[in-house]
Amino acid sequence: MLDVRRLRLLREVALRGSIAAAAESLGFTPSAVSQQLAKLEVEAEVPLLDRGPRSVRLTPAGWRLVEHAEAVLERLAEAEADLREISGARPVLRVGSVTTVAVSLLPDALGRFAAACPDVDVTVVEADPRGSLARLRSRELDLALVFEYDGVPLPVEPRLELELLLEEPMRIVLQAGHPASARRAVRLGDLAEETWIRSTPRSSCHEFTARACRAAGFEPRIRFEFDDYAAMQNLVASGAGVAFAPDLGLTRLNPGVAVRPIAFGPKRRILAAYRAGERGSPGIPEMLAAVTETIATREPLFPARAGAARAARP
Amino acid sequence: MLDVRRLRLLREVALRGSIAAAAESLGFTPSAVSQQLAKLEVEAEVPLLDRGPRSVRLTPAGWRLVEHAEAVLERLAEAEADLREISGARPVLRVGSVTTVAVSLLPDALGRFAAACPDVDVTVVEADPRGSLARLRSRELDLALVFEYDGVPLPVEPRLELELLLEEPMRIVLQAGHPASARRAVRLGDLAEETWIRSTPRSSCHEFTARACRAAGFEPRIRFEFDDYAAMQNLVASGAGVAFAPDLGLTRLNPGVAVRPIAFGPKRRILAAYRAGERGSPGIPEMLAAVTETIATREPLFPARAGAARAARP
DNA sequence: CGGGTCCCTTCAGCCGTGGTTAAGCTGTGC
DNA sequence: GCACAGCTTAACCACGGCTGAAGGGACCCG
Repeated sequence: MLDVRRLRLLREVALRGSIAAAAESLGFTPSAVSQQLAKLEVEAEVPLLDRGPRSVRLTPAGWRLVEHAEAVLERLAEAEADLREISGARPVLRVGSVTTVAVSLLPDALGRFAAACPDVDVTVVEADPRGSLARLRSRELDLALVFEYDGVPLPVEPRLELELLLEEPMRIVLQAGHPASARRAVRLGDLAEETWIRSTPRSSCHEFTARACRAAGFEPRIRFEFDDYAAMQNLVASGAGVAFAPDLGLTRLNPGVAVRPIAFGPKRRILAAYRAGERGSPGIPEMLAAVTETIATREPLFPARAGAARAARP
Repeated sequence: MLDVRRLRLLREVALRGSIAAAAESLGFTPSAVSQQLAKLEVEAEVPLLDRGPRSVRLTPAGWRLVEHAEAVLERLAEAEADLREISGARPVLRVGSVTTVAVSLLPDALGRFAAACPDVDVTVVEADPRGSLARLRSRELDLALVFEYDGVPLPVEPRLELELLLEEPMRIVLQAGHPASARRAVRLGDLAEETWIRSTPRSSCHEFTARACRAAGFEPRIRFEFDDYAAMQNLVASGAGVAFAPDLGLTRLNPGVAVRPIAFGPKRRILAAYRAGERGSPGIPEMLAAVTETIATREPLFPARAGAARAARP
């Protein structure tokens, strides 16, 4: 009998694209994953991986097996859900969330949720969109909070439904006093000669910076890659470069930076995902309502009109 | 994640009705099975077994979980089949067979099969009808050779198809020189005062002896339980009692016994089972043809008419 | 009513599997 | 050419699972 834990490793490698990433995601060392996959290949009696010294790719047989693995894992998760229900334990809503949402919106939303729906336990795991959606499909999660950047579409996942929660324009983060910060909104073209900071290849928005700049007509000079927005702001404050950032990534502003809107600039969207037909599952409507309320009541970084914003707090 | 090996144990317990039987069937000690099931119950957080000191029964939650287990195991077996096919290895036909067929018909049939279909490897495991059919459904087997006794119907298995291979009348095995052996065919009613030998409760035909005798109007006095036909014949030869037996169980006749047909007596049927729609899978038509040919060419124990039998070998 | 049996469980101990860390190997990028 | 990144291999270690023996409660029998 094929070992399901090994199938899970294979599936994770397929999802992440490398043994190291899969190991990291599952909490193992690459060595362990490599060894287990080797054993899986022996069991399978077919090569499952094309191994380069610096990369692995799945063979067709490997992909085929991943499909089976997904089915098995999904049924297993279904059994667990069934068991939880039977056991009469408090229902649990398992949420996967991208980091920005987890740090900006979720604390408040969780409070609202706890008040609105006290009989459902919530668990939250930080996960990138790809991982969240895959785990959603395989029933390891019930709800995913993901983002999608202009020009970097989300992978289409069958049997999942997406719901737009928020569309936020991307901002430019500049060193305080930067000439471009004099204008109320910057034009991307004015930053063609800057040095840029973007996120690492681990992140789903890695590609965004280059695409947005190309769309504005120039190839960005990228010198730094950081996923942490605080680290990025420190770098900007020190004059190392400029960077894109969404509002939700700028909850703690470094005083050494200036944030400006982009004229006709790109946007990103925050979306909720759930399995098709489960929009009404325990906790999901309440959690979506809680997040939506949080979004509605938060302070805008750049009020639509200064007058209107002032009028809002008398 | 639920442990699939434990699910397999649970499923086997459900199938066999006891931990001891499940352990035996899977090649473990009862102790191991008991411990693993205890852990499974901890994982599940629901009682899965109603434990008496002398028995276990599944709880509703247990049965529910078994359904999931079957689905998981089936998908896993499907994955394995897929891999075998991809690997380009010789296709393999996995046959489950009841003992009598395995010892009487299969040796010859396997020879015919090897000649007719040399590119398919065959594996045979001895298994009772219940086990065979369950493993067939979960794709651990491809073909099952089972029996069904009058009055002891086979469990109905969804998604399986049955095909009658042979209907054979049951015989009576008597001590040589027994008064009833004077007649060409015995009547069951004449044996109402005999001591009977039947198979053990492990066997699927355990119930048959009592039911057949009751149908003939008497309650049999059962004193011995043996599954092995040679052991049973020894017992009969020593005068311990009488027993039912099918022709296929009497390939090696003990000279101390006499075998007689039963007037208007019960029958048993040999059937082949395969998954619905897989009648044409590699090796299945050939194997069924091989068994059918073997049946057609074997020596009948009691020729329909003595004259016809003699005419057959000039 | 008491001994025997059967089945399940518990306990103690061993072994194997699977994990870790560390070192080795090999293409890629600067 | 060197450093780096990622996969593999080797050696070590710990935990988990299996075994065997002992214990305990129903059911059967005499």
